[in-house]
Amino acid sequence: MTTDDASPGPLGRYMDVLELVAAFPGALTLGDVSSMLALPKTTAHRLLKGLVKAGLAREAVGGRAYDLGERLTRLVHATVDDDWLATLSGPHLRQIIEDWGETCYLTRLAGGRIVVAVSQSPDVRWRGYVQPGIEMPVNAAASAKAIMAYQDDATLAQALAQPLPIVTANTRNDLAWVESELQTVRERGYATCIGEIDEGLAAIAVPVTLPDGMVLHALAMTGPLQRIMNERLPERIDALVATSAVLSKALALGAKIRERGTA
Amino acid sequence: MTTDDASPGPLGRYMDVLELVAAFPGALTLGDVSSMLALPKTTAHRLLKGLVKAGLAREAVGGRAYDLGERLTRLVHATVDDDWLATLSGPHLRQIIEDWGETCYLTRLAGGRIVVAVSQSPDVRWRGYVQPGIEMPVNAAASAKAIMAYQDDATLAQALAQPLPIVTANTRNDLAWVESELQTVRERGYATCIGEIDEGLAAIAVPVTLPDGMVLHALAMTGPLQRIMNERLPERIDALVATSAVLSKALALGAKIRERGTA
DNA sequence: AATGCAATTCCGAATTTCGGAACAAAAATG
DNA sequence: CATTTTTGTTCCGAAATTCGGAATTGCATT
Repeated sequence: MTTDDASPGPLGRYMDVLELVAAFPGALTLGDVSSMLALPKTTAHRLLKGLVKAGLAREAVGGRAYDLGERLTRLVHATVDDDWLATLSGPHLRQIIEDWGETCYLTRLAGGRIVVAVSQSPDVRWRGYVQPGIEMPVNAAASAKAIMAYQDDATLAQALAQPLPIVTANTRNDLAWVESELQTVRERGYATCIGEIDEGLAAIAVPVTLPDGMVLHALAMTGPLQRIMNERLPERIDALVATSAVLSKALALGAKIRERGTA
Repeated sequence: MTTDDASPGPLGRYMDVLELVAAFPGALTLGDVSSMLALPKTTAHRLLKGLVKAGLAREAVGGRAYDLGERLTRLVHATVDDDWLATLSGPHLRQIIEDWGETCYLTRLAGGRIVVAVSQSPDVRWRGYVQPGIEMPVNAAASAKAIMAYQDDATLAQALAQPLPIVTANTRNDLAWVESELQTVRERGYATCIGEIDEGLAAIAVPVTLPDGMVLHALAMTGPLQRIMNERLPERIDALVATSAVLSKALALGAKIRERGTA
């Protein structure tokens, strides 16, 4: 039994400091950390230096402040967000934004979870921005449904074995419902998320079927419910499907080139 | 003397493990770590769990392996968002939880209404969790009273002009009573909510007085009535007051740094 | 120079980590 | 299905580290 041990653990305070550095990159001094976290200057100093030595933070150019370390970005890069994927799909995503003015993103199956790989938003300040790297719940997100609908039983079972979160009043997490939802996706070719993650926000997604028939990615568009699900929905779906087909070839090629490179 | 101190620092071994996890995401077991780094199983176990607790790693879906945690990617992609309020107050709220084991949250005055800005719960049982963004009724919530007690007449009049909801048998919405309640807050320095929002649930709250004397935030603790209002109430208040003082400085500082940030 | 503020070093007390050994839980095997 | 083997977890005393107050150094500004 996993105890309800809520203790922050040995890294807790390091993480607090790191969060702070991430929140004010390049502008946070030792004194600031000390004040904000109510730590003695000595302690703040030690924690900060520890982070620097670990490569998670580094001293900013001016010298009197800190920002995130090289190692941190490298670690993330190593797995989640393959650069070439972003490079490849970026132009296509941007085209959709150009045409439709909505946030859109590409998700991918990684280790039994669905994570956002590339994301583009029409306006930088729009709060519906989808952060690359975050995980999408299998029972709610359109992009997750679009991928999961085309997995074999083993993969699906594994994904559904984890606890499925309830996020809004519209979220469902009973297996029967999820299965039927996936069946619907298979029948009509696209997935939806209607206020199941954010009240008032909707998303639509189509699978990206690779040339060999596998589905490892989904292409999604999100925005306010009324706007996304209006009478132009069929057009939107068509646009996503068309782009998905292009991406399919591009991704397959990219993977092949990449393999050849590292071999 | 650019101390080329090559000592790995306190985080060194944690980082070694993290690198390994990043190299084989979703496929690295405890035993692997132990073997590869030549660490005793016990030590590998402790390090791994420490990373998990810090959110840098997590157990993979299958359960018998580890991969990178979401917090990592979130840190890297932390745009200059406005969740610096959460970043700043998070550790302090968590400290209260650690000490008292009750849900606590920070509310804020926004457009004449009181809304929940940051919320932390002792564990992930969803009951008792306070959703950020929801509004707190001025005539019932402790956190709302704590803020409203220190507003000028115009702001107060505006807030009391809206319809004041009756939610439980204990809710009062006559203006005279609300005024007297606010007077009480001013006299003793804290506000209460005794079953006025949920039958059997109570909350206590103190204002966060910014260095310039303004009150825009309140710090609150909530839980079962019997537990919150028991003989240790004075201690709880003291804890909230102390944290409130710290938050006051931290919030002011945060605003200042943010200004200087991208300049 | 002189002053004020931020960053750093020093160091004893206190807490934590450390890892061997025992224990529990799964897989693998017969 | 019983047994063995492997893998993950808990316990606990010894050892090492962190902790943070006080004093010191470094760096701007006047």
